Amino acid sequence: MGDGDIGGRSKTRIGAANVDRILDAGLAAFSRDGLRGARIEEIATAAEMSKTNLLYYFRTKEALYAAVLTRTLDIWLQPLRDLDEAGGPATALAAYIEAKLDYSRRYPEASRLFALEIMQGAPVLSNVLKTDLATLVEAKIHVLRRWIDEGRLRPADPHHLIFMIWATTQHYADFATQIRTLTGKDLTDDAFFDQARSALVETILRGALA
Amino acid sequence: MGDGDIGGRSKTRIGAANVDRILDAGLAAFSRDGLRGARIEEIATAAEMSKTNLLYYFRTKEALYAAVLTRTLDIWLQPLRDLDEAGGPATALAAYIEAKLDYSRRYPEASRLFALEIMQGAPVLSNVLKTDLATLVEAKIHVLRRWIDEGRLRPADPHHLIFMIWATTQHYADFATQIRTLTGKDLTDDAFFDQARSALVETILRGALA
DNA sequence: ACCGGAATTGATCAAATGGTCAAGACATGC
DNA sequence: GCATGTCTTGACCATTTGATCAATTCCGGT
Repeated sequence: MGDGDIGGRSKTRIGAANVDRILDAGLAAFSRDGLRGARIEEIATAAEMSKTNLLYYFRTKEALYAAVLTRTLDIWLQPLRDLDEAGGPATALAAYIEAKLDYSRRYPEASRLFALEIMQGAPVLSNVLKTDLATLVEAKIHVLRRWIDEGRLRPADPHHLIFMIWATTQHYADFATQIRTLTGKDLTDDAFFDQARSALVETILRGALA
Repeated sequence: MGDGDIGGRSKTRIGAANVDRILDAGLAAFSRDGLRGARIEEIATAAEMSKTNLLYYFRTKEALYAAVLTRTLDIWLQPLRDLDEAGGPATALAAYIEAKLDYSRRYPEASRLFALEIMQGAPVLSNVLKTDLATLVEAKIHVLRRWIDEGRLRPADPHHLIFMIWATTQHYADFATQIRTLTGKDLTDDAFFDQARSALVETILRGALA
């Protein structure tokens, strides 16, 4: 049962390094093909080791998949955790949008992995969503509601504002292929990133602030 | 090579009916598991026929996948085609947002299928994106630019406005699991649909109109 | 009733795939 | 230098999966 620790084994440096390479390769593979579509041997090859050796560190494909998701979960939640009510709605929302867009630029594979997992019905993350994410979102919703009561945000269920920020920022990572086809650019282009950032921040702030 | 016609065979009513059932089952499977993850036998079972019989209508899994994508492509593009410049930006954008959100409600599987295809790098749709979609988007971008020049829309690359509408509306279909976890509802709930619709329309219009 | 093409099926196959196992290489502390 | 536990590998296995084929049934027109 419980495979709590990431990469069950790995007592040595070399072992830890291998686990890292496996998780990186696993992220690339799972974010491309999903859980069912990804192939263990491909991941092993990408991690420059034999399939048998990979299976020494992770006994099953599911265990590896769960480990990859677990490793990227914290970093995925971080921007929302950082949403700070101190500076008021304009500052906080702008910072949140920028942080999420920056996440899409820096970790596009992680973004796609989460998207795939959710689209498959979140078989692995279901519990975490119901606890950690739900709790966190509830807390932030509370802040947004207060801003609404204070007349600083337009009245509307704050859930939709959060969904809007998630959707728009993650779109640049998840649909990068489509965006590249239509604009010839992606977030790795600094000018394009700035363009997207200011378009999102300005539009959403104008739309959401009272 | 070219399997132009959907469901190669099917000269009779019974054949056409079978092809329909296969395409429906294929949409469900591919939108859940992607091209690699989906299993022919599952699709056949869902379509209430033997695997062999399914392969009589579609010779390979890829041919079936392409057929499913092709069938849903038109309906996916329709809202954008319908974007009408006649009534001015406010009317046109509001109608477009509503049409796209309605699409997410009525065809969530189709939305997820396209999302998966794009996230996998659009192996099948790549050409269609570069031609049909690119042409259509270019035409609509032209309209948006004129509105900007006329001072009716805020100045910004219209691409980001289109992406924002795509992202936010499709999010309700593609991430329905997450939304259900956090709100307990989805677009099949009429009140929730209306809530989402008005939140999106109002926020985006306020944000984008001059 | 019958004929020809469409539809359907069960048997079968080769390749791919997740996973096991036993044996050996390697590193490291004593 | 040796003992112990970590790491690595190649051979092997059972199952799954996409696909083929020959044979049979079904259906519609005449």
